Amino acid sequence: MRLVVARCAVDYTGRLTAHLPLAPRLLIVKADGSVLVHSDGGSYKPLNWMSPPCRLRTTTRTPEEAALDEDDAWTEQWDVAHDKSGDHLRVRLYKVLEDSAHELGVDPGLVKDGVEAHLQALLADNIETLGSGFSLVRREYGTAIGPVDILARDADGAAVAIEIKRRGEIDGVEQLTRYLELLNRDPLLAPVRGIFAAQAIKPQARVLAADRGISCVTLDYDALRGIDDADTRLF
Amino acid sequence: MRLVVARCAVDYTGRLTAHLPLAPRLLIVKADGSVLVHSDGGSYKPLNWMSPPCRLRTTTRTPEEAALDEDDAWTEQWDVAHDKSGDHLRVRLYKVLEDSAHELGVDPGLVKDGVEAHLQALLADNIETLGSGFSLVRREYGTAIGPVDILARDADGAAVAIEIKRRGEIDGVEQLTRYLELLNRDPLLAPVRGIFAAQAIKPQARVLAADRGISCVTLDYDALRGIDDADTRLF
DNA sequence: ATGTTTATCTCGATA
DNA sequence: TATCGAGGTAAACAT
Repeated sequence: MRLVVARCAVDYTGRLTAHLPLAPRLLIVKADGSVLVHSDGGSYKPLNWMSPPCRLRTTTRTPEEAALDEDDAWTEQWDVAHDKSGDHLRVRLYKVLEDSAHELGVDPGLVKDGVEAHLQALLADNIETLGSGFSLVRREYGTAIGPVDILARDADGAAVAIEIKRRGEIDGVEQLTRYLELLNRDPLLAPVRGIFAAQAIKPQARVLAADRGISCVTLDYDALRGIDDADTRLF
Repeated sequence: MRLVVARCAVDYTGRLTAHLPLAPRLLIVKADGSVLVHSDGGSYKPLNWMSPPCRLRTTTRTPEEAALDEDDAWTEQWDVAHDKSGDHLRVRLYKVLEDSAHELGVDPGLVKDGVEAHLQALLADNIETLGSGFSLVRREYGTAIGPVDILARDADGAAVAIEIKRRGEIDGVEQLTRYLELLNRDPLLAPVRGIFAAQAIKPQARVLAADRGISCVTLDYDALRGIDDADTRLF
């Protein structure tokens, strides 16, 4: 990993064209050749970047050579090309404030907990939170267009398809609608009703769900985990 | 901006919990207090981070103090807390390989070109590229569930709703379908047909569009811009 | 390799 | 301030 702090100007051409005027910034060149251009603010997104796989070609000029080019006195130029897409990033360095390099090796990686997969597992384990008498048929119930998160049966034995999202938005309702359409063609299952379950559901998604006859349920991750932990402790 | 390269371990609790085991990484502290943890690969997104607004509290131990804590001999600990959400990031530094700081100032910002809004403007200006006799009714034609990109009329005076995407995917077809359903309830407009226009349209989106009776048109950004420039030059 | 879905999404526009 | 839609979405996961 090479770290450069420098006054620089950046041009990107690819799916769009973008330009960063001359200013001091942090430039990171990673081991795979990818490049990040960061300012001293904003959030984790770089101002500009090139993703791997890509090739970095460096052109250098002496200060004397640069001085001859009065209008554009850069001393170093990086041309980073993405092999497949043809995207191109050009960084021109004007004044280098720092330039260092380190060998970091491959990272052992991140351990995560609390994402949608966990929500699904928790809800499957505690399916009766959706209504008394609910029973799990199976998680990831396959259909021709992909698996439904959970298929269950309610107290009356009627099939219920459940779509789980961390954030309930309109797309999720559309997705569940497509699943329901397919599932209801199966005479062994029909009629199948839908439940849209999420930690938070946007108003537009609620309206669309209501229009499609789909119920909405708000999930409380911590409460579900609490129930689950309590269950586990019983054994 | 402070740059630290160090062997470190990271823990995050917030919308999820995550842990990074001990390994050498790049740590960036920006002027607004935000923190990024980067590995030497897998670009763009940090392994872990804290977005502003947040507060950074640093605890340091002398090497002697650290040595006394045999199991966990960190010399410096960062506690980064997000004020609103209660998210918390803890970084423990074990061996610092580099530690530098720079004043970069506020970035002048990115100049972009070629996004969807531009495509929409270009197509509105050159609506006849969709068919001879086409005329623009208006851009961003409002409906109860949001504005349609373009409403036009064809040579026969029939209404046409146009959805524009940079990349034509299944979501865009769903969106246009919803608009068409609503627009066709308006007796002053009905029947309204749909055109799905994008720089590239995925096969699945094409299939769905065909199934819904929606035409697909591939847009050539450079050609449209060429036409537009030519038009402009005529005046 | 390709398609699909998620995301501590980020970011900007808008009501 | 909240909400909504787009993104050079990126990245993970399944096919």
